Amino acid sequence: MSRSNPRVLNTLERAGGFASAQEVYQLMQRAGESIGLTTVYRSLQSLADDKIVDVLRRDDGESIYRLCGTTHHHHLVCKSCGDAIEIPGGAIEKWAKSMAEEHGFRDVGHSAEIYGLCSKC
Amino acid sequence: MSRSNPRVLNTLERAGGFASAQEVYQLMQRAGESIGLTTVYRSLQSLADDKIVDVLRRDDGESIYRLCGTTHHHHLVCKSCGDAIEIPGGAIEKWAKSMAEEHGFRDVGHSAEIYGLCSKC
DNA sequence: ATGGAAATGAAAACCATTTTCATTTGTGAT
DNA sequence: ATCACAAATGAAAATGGTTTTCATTTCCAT
Repeated sequence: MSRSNPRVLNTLERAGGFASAQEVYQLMQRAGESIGLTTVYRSLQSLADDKIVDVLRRDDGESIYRLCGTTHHHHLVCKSCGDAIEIPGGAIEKWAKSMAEEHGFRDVGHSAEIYGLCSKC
Repeated sequence: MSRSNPRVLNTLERAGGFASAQEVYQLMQRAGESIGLTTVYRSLQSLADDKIVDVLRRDDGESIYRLCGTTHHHHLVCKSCGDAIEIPGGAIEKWAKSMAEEHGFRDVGHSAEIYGLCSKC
């Protein structure tokens, strides 16, 4: 039934947040695991079909995947050096919830990112 | 300055909602207007750069464009039908600002999106 | 061991988007 | 009007993430 390779799920867990198929593939390669890109795509899609992972699109068009129910954080990203700091969502959680309720949305999640120039750049 | 072909903006207006570059191109072809797909892409991108249109991604990966209001806002997007509602940022603005300050970031912007299932889906 | 189903992955196909570059069009100066 | 130069255009090629194909390998029940 499950067409998903357990090592893909495992890698996504280790990634700890959103990761694209290409990123998962590279993580596994670096970890010395032998797997094909095709299998990574198929596994992630299967996990998404089974509602085990969330799927979103990044602005550049890449699909990114995240385990459902993972407590998530957000990122403060430097536009120049690419450094990313994990930050708590704070008031966003409540904002997202109330906005969703107001418009009759259910089963909601959200993404948020702050970008700018870090102190070193 | 404006690299956008006015007929593209005009077509997007006539479309009355979201339309992809390919759709805008086809609309113009059917209307007997002579234009290249490249120019459609360039015009839409220019309009997006100038914040005249909103850009979102459909689930199939195509970018879709829509004329937007001038006020800063975020989106509540239906994962199923792709319907997108403009919503005010609320507490996010302050959150982004304080997080950035706390970590010494400057020249900051942010993106935020809520996704879920709308009442119709 | 044996046969069939499922999983795998390398390579090719797909397709929206971007880039290249030669050509056309617009504009301002003379 | 003519010339020169910049901007706009679009056909074709390149790009890159994703999907499909298909031959091969792995599993599993008999």
